[in-house]
Amino acid sequence: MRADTVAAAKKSSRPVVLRSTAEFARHIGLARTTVSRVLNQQPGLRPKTIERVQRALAETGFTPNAHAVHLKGKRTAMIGICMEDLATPPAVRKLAALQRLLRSRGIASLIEVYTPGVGRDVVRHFQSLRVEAVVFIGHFLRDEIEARLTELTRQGTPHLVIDQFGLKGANTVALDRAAGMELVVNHLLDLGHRSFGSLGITKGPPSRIDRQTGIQAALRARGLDPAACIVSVDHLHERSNDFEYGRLLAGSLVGLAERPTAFLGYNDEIAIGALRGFQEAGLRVPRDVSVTGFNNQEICGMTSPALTTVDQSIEDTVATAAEILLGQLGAAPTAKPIVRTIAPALVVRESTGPVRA
Amino acid sequence: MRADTVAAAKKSSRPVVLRSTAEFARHIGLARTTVSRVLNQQPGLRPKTIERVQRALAETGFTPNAHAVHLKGKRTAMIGICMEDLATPPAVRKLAALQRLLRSRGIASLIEVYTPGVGRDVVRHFQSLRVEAVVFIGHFLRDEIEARLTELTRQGTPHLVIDQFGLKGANTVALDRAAGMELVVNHLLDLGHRSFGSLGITKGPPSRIDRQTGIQAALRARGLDPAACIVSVDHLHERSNDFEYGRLLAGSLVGLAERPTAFLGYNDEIAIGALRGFQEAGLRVPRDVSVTGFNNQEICGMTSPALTTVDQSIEDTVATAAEILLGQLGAAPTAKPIVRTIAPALVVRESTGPVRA
DNA sequence: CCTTGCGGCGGACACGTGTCCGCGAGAATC
DNA sequence: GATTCTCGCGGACACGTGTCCGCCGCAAGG
Repeated sequence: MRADTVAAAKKSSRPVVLRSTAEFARHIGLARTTVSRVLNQQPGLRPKTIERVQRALAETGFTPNAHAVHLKGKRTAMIGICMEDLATPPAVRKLAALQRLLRSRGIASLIEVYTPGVGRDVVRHFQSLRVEAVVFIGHFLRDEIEARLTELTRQGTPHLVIDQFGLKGANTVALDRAAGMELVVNHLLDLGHRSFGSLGITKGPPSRIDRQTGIQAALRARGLDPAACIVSVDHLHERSNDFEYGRLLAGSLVGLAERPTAFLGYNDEIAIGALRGFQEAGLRVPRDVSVTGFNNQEICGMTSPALTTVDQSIEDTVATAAEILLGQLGAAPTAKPIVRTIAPALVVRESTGPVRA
Repeated sequence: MRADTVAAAKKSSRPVVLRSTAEFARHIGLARTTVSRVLNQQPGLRPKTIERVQRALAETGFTPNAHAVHLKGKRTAMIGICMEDLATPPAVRKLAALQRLLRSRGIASLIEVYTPGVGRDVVRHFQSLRVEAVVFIGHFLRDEIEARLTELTRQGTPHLVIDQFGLKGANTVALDRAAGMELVVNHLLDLGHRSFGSLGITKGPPSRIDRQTGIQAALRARGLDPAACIVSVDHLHERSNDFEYGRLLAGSLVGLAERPTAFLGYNDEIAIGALRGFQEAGLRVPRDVSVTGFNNQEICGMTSPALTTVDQSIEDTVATAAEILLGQLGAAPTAKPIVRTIAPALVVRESTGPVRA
């Protein structure tokens, strides 16, 4: 009987699909329990038997059902990652680095984009899969995200928010964006600039507020009035965070009666778009105007002129995030939320220069 | 008794973690089967009871264990996606689009980076989770990937390869890269160019071979000898696909005795890097040399000069991919592999111009 | 030949769920 | 008040696995 099944399987070029340890064991003529022992490295088996099972495992490609295994109490070794989107390069870089780090620890990543509205379903799905933690990367609607965090905490699932600062009760790792903008503004002040144009930094969500805070702090520290020296036409064009928005803004800023001498970009894309916009209008950077970005993406070194910007230190962020996450996995839930701040660094290139006399 | 547990839970600010339908049912004073019926929308229940369960569901955040559910035979509604890396923007865009499309069909995406060597484990893990299909995005080692596909087929798991063309027995969706390069070369030939410089297209893996095929076809069609009119110094610098490699190449190409008049970029990054490199050397684009990219990333419209490149039509690719995938899910395995080719489009901008007389 | 021990067999249970089915309490109907 | 109907209860089974445990065939040692 057993010999028959083996022979039959070997003859047919398309062997039977094996979907359970029982089927697999029958296929190779052993008991289910014996196979299970090999899979779980239990002692008391002949080396010959172990090797026999393992070869068959490799040949057939059989894999034990993870769902059943987890049901028996083994850890799922999965975490859920909620992304604001997959279109923001720095966020994707964080995702990539985090995924790699967790992978090396044997943890798989379930990745979903958290769209406002269906976000609840996404987190519920993670919960139902009994992930060991949920990570949020990016910026989300405050109320919505806090509701998700409450749900997670109630079910005892650890969480971590990367990038978004100031959420109540949230474990957080975020760049100190205010400090980043302080660096930028101080650099420009040192170059003699006293009037600044906004490239998408006014009003809006926390990621912009943080930047404003930094700008204002830097100006006040030198005795300047933020309201008086910042100009914004951000509202003139439909808001987005891409190149084109920056280009349009530059177009609108060029003709201003009291045109600022330096322009502060919300991110590198907008700044690069503005670079193009200013050049299209016949201005030269940094001779006529200075422009700064934020994030220090690779492209910043390749534009003409190369872009002065703020580096995020993604490695630090992700390393810190992983440390927090791994620390939470086995342990009991922490009472106080863990909050870590990452220090930014100014990268001076060619797009900023002294004010022309 | 039952009233007690409810009251106790309501009193303590940290309610008990509910990890099974049984616990949840006890918590709200109902039978497990009743809760199960609500969850699975079975008839024969009073609206009042249904509402009572659903409110408790929302309040406690309880979620039935997906592993147990799948074990009972319900579909997992998950697919596995293997990425070559998360650093190639067009690949990430495909990932994002595909993930979104599948999400809207109720299918979750498990995403892993397939590093050569540990790739086997990744696919095995997908298999053990009984994903409904496995997708590969990017270019992989031929032998390794074909081994993975064989394993998948043997276990009856549908697959799809996006981007990599010509794998034996593989369901494939890929851009016709050869056709893309033909468009580029024809465009340059029309502008009078007869000598071409390689920016990272010589030798190497399939993604480069495809491009070479297209270039050679275009040249031969006009009676030119590819070997005679293509110059390459690709080997002079350590290979990578980023801006810096392009910049270095340009630096080495500038001083050539018989410097070509047009340069063909493997991708946009290398082309943009070359743009910068040529400009640093004092050349003007496109007056002195023409440069082309590949992929049509957003940045191409913002460089100075804006980059002539080939558009991938990612929407087409992903739509086709989703169509194939969704078609495979319920159905029986197809005998013949499905192969679809996506047509590229030339996008002419400012980085290409007529040869100077 | 009998004893001993090794190593594989196979039955049993639990994990959390969906589903079926018989039961019974309470309400509605006559 | 007796009958019928409604609807929730709770026992049972199966899904695939890990683990425990008693059993037994077989070979080695006395």
